[in-house]
Amino acid sequence: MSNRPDSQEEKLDLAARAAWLYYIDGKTQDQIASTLHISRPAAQRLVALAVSEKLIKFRLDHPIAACMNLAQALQDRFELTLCDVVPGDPSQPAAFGRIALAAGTRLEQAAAQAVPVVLALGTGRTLRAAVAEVSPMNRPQHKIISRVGNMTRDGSASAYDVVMRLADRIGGQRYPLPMPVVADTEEERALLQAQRSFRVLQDLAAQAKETFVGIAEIGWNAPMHRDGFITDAELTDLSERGAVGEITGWAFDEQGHLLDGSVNARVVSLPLGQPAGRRVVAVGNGPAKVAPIRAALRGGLITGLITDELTAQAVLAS
Amino acid sequence: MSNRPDSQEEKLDLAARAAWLYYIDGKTQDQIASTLHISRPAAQRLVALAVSEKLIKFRLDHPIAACMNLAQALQDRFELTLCDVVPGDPSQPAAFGRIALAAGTRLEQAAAQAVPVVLALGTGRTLRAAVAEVSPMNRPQHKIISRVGNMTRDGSASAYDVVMRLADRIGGQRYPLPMPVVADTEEERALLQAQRSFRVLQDLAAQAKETFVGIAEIGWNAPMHRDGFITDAELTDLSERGAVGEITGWAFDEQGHLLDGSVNARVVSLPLGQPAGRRVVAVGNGPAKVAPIRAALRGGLITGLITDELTAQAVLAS
DNA sequence: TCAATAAATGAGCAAATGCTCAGAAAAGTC
DNA sequence: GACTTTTCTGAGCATTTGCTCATTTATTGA
Repeated sequence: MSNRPDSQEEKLDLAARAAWLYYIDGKTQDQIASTLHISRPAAQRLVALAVSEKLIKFRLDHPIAACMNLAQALQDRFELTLCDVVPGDPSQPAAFGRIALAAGTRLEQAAAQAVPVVLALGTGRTLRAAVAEVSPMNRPQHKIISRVGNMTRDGSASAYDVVMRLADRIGGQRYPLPMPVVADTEEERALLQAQRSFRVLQDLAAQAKETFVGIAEIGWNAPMHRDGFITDAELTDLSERGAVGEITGWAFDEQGHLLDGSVNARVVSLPLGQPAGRRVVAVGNGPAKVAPIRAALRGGLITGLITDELTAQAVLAS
Repeated sequence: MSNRPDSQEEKLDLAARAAWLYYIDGKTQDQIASTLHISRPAAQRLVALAVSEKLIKFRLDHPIAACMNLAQALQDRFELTLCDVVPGDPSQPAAFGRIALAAGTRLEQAAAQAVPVVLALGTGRTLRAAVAEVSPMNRPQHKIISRVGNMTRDGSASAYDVVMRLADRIGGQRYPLPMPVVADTEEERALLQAQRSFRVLQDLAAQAKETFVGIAEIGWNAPMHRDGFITDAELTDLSERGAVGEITGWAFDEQGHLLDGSVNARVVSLPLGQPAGRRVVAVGNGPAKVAPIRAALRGGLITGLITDELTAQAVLAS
């Protein structure tokens, strides 16, 4: 058979045939080889060629598909080690329940291990809901620590502390941080951080392979402000200095850089920086979280993200 | 994690994720298993589920795709052992060259074998073109036989005899049938068929695993008539008896049943019926061939078909 | 025409995949 | 609540697949 000029085209024809037989007809490469009167490796090469030349396309007919694409895009762009994107329900834009379920699943997986692990947690409404999704189990070997204080300055406890709730479910050892989120003065912070209970947490945090934190915006009625951790004046100051979001109390700007001074100088929480191999997963969704998430990703403050489709889209559309 | 009512949906979600990771992201099932925190067999089942539930679709972006579908439909519907459908070029409806190439490829494959084979051939323009596509080779062990005479009643030889041409190319032993296609009388046929050369062909034909034949319509200016194998009167008679097509001279009706009597009583060609395991491949395309091909398929006169896209479509649209 | 280079080929092997089967968990039944 | 039936699960194995490498086969340039 003479085929000088269009040998390339003939090859693609054959590749298309092979791919059809393989993917659509479900034949094995051996069968294809004998059908097309070629060797088995040749059939394998043709199928591979059809895939690499995009002659054969894979299409996933499922809402998950878009989410998977977004998750991968986020993972690639920001070098994340974990990224879950849950489908955004058009009828209920804030897919709060699904986010919580996804985060709960990850928490559960982390807790399911037999070897003792240290789980570090932030606070917040989303994390609390996530913890509620974790199936009860018995893992007394685990340690559950809080990266952030759970008290307002007036001494009342935050309703969103999650350490105790998670420990209730999985039976681990409890290490809450019974301190205010923000101290009144830098001296008070130094005093608090010098306490034994804080030092213990600091040591444990160094062993934590996984951290789950909420992420929030900085603004009027944002969690930090609404829950009384910062005053109106402090909020104004943060905003003027360019703060767009906070994680466990640490405020950061658009580029994901932690602010020097201001409230950050008095935040009692454990430091944010993660040594290599530690994973910090932020959980959150909604229009208000877009800017904070984008900033945290930019600055490398987090290495994992659990969010919903709409939020993921908005974060990527920068 | 509680999931009583929508466990089915969750499973499909997971299957979709697994399929995405497998087909779109190119991960192995092992990687998927660890990503989704399930066992490797579970990942395999999920991928299989996504395929069987049609969550993941394979689409072949190539003209060949439609042809493969048609070929499979024909093969399924008529229990063919071979079916090639070549792309129909819209700008040149009668894809004669491609048909010839496809048939030539099959001929070449049949001839490429080292073990001696007997190849039985019909006649016709299409087959002649197919033979022209066969690469020269040296296979003196093969026997190439004609199933049909190559002479008109006035003694001139048909221009479309293909045995000699194929033998020229592949170097096989030649067994033409130097007789008229249709004898003048039944007695003459008996006489011709009693000759040694005919008996030899008959014996060889019984060994032929593969037969390639043309297929034609019955009508004014159809090959049988145009080339002078049958008279105007015989043509009229065949038409009146419901003949719609012929293979190696044997006329058959719409249902693919060979006509009793009429010209068939004087056809000298080797009988058409194939013992099991013998393959009779018809080669042909074009609007005129649609009815004959459909009939031959219905009646099981052929077990293989090489045609083009448009013809295949028309044949199936019955 | 011949050698030099590049491309294609198939054998053989390691990895990945599909599948069977026995046991475990879940669901239904009394 | 105990039992039966059904479904689910993962270990182990046979098949299939991807890939490397030595060899053959085209192609090019002198």
